[in-house]
Amino acid sequence: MKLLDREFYNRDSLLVAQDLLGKVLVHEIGGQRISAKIVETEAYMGVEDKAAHSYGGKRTPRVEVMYGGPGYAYVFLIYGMYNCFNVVTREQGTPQAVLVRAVEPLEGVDVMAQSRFQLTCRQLSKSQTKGLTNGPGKLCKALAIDKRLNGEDLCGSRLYIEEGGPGNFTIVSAKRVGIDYAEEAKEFYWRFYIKDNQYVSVK
DNA sequence: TTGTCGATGTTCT
DNA sequence: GAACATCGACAAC
Repeated sequence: MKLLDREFYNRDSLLVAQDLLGKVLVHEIGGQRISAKIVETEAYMGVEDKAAHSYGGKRTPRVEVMYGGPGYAYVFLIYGMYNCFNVVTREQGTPQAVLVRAVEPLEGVDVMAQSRFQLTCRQLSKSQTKGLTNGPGKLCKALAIDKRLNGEDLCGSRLYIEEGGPGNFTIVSAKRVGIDYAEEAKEFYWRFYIKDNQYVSVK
């Protein structure tokens, strides 16, 4: 399967966020492939976006990776408990990113079930299966993504994104989630998801 | 089914 | 000391 190259990420987050839908996020751990289809994303447009960590050109140790160039992972801890996984976009010095909000499990589902609930895939209840990866904190737990992967090169061989199948779907755009502090920016339709996919976090 | 609420710890002021 | 790109428990209906 074809790996997304550096140039794919070297564009505005609004484009990358939409193009990432249907693509496959892969984490290789000890030779085991854990993979999932991306079904929901949010664009963070950097310096001009009041919801972005890099708003106004803010530059702190945490957000430094967003300034480093396209195709790297930006992973941060939120609410003291959950990690969020982002893809850095745009050229070096322009700090944009795309938050991956939800994915649909493909390979290594037993590993995901173990990480989230200490159960095998077969033992999951219906609601546990549905809730396995339908949120930014949940998918990080399921795919074993944490702060150690902050700055990881997505054009490498450990954590990467590849072309999905030919899948046919409709993209829905909606307001972003959990950014009530962002004044007018919270009204922007910068969240994108695959219509009718059951793993989308908020319809 | 909907809602409200608190956990938890890093980061920045 | 405050804020935070979330989640799950639990109550009320």
